[in-house]
Amino acid sequence: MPKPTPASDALDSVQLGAYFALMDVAGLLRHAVEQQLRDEGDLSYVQFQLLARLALDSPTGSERMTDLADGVVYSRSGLTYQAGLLEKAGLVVRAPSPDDERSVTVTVTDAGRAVIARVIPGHVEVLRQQLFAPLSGAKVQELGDLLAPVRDHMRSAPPRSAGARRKR
Amino acid sequence: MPKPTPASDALDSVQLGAYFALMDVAGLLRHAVEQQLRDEGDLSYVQFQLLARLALDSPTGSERMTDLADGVVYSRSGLTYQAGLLEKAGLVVRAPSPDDERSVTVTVTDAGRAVIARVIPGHVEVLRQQLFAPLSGAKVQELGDLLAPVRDHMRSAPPRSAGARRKR
DNA sequence: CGTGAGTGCTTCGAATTCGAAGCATGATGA
DNA sequence: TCATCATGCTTCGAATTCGAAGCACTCACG
Repeated sequence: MPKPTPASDALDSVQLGAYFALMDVAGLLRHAVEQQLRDEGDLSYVQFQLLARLALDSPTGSERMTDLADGVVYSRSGLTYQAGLLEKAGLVVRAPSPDDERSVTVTVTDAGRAVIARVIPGHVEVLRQQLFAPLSGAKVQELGDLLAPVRDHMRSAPPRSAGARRKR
Repeated sequence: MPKPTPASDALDSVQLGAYFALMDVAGLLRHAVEQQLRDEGDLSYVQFQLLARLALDSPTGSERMTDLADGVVYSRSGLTYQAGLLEKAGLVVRAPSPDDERSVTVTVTDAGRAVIARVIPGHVEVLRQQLFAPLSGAKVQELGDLLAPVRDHMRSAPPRSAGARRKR
């Protein structure tokens, strides 16, 4: 007689619950955030991520296209498109990298920083109401501690869609 | 001298960490899952969600379009499109609801159930490797417990994009 | 030097997504 | 009963997304 549940066949209900809760929360949160960004800053979520990364995370305000794409979990062609929009709007500037003629360096402009600054308060407000309201401070901490290792694990594991070009 | 951080202005680093970790993990996981579904069953993530909901969660194998859209966090027009594809592929059937002539009832076919059954093992495998590998059983439980209330909170709070039609 | 493989970005076409507007059916209340 | 509002879904056009293919540049090695 086989064991009740051969650990490699089905997920138990706890796992399923965590999986669906995770995906649902992320989906709902993204919708909420997207709407606020659209209303207050005419930005898509991706554009916000890009600007925020450049304006807040990067000391120089610049990054290579590829690094941006990887950081934001996004296809390269999609990034080209969005960077084009941001450039047309005057929020970033693109220039060929000095040291490597192939790569393009994207840099936030002052206008870009201004947009981020304008949008942030409302963004934070949405997060508070939607994500943090039902969680105590300690639970927020727990959540971060739980998910950070998962992210690191996933980023190191290959299954990235835009991964290394396949050897032929 | 002002307080270190006026609680209504910025998020602390713990909150930011949790927020970004959540969104990153969900994004990465979705990519991984999407690829597996495409490879093994020619399904998009949304199509999988729809089929799974009908085949596994619904006693009758049927649901109204609107309930499906709400359950899956999806626009109504998008659902119409995807339901059309699934119907063309023979995985679901659409029929006007008996009691309310306006609404359409979607029902999985045997072929639909077969596809789900075929895809599930690989799906589970991806989840194991990507999401659950770095988490102990207890932590999976914690994660679910943390996120379930958040989901409920968000689902009840209005900011759904396809929310109630605005009063004029 | 040259050639070939590897990397970085863009262009292209196809598929998906959304919201607004439209159409049809149901519910409400004067 | 009939007008009016509400609800359920679809159609439409515009915007976004992706992967494949292409172009340009860099690096390694003979």
